[in-house]
Amino acid sequence: MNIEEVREKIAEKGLKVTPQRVAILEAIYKLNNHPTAENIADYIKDTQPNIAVGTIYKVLDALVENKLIKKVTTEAGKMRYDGITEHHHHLYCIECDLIEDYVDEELNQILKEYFNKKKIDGFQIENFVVQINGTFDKC
Amino acid sequence: MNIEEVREKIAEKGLKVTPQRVAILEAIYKLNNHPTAENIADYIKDTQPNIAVGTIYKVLDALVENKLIKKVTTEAGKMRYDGITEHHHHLYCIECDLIEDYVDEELNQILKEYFNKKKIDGFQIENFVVQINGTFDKC
DNA sequence: TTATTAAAAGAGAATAATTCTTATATAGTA
DNA sequence: TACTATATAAGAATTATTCTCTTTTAATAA
Repeated sequence: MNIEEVREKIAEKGLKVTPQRVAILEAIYKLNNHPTAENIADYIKDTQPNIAVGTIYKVLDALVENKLIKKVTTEAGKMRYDGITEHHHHLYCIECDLIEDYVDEELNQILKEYFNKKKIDGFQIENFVVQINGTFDKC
Repeated sequence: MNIEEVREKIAEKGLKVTPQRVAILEAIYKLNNHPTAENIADYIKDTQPNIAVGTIYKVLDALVENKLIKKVTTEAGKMRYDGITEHHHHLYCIECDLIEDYVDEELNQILKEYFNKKKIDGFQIENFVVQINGTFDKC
């Protein structure tokens, strides 16, 4: 994913392509580790030394709104962001703050089938994510 | 679930049974709607008019630590709490802040089987929760 | 290329949720 | 009943995030 592709993704959504937006979206792709707003600020501080924190939050909101990224909730109380837009799940480490992506089409299928069969009364499912908690061997 | 049972649940964990802890845990059971710390404060304000907010947070931490309740993460940025300790999942409303429990043993089984078969390299699963996003008809 | 303008960014104060610190109070126990 | 570890109250402090207002800029059209 090069800069031109990042610019295009932003433009495709009808958003103005600003250096701040490009830097933030690129940071999320490059970091690839569900960064917080602060992680992103650190990562881009060389190319965007004057960016305001409010801008970071506003850009993140705009990217989420336009489905270029997703929010990842945590028990630690800070929001994290995910640049993978395909349907996937998350491995949460109980020991540390690591969150890894878990992409498996079989799991998606199993759940899709289950929810197709088992209608939930009074509730229309939009999507679902499995939060898988445990420990990484490396942690 | 009466007060005596609530007291016992707390005592069983080796925690001191204080009026604040009893009131908070009872509030979570009674509200039964994944309340925030603030919701709990409102609910108990008649019986515990002088409780400090710090106490509410410390009690909640102690209850989570002792597995009497669970944290429920949300995109809204405030933590919510769940008094159901059996394995279950959550329906999140996209339109409002409603979160309902989704208890279904079949789903637990399907996922347990899937994860038994499909080992995840370098990761030991402790538990998993499905976050089901969508809209309630009533919303 | 330049002018126009709506949208975006900067600055920093404000807010909201949560945590921390310290003094006081109390539940459980001897 | 007294003792002590633990819990609570009070309120300041911290942290993440949002808001307000001013300035700047990307996209567009003349």
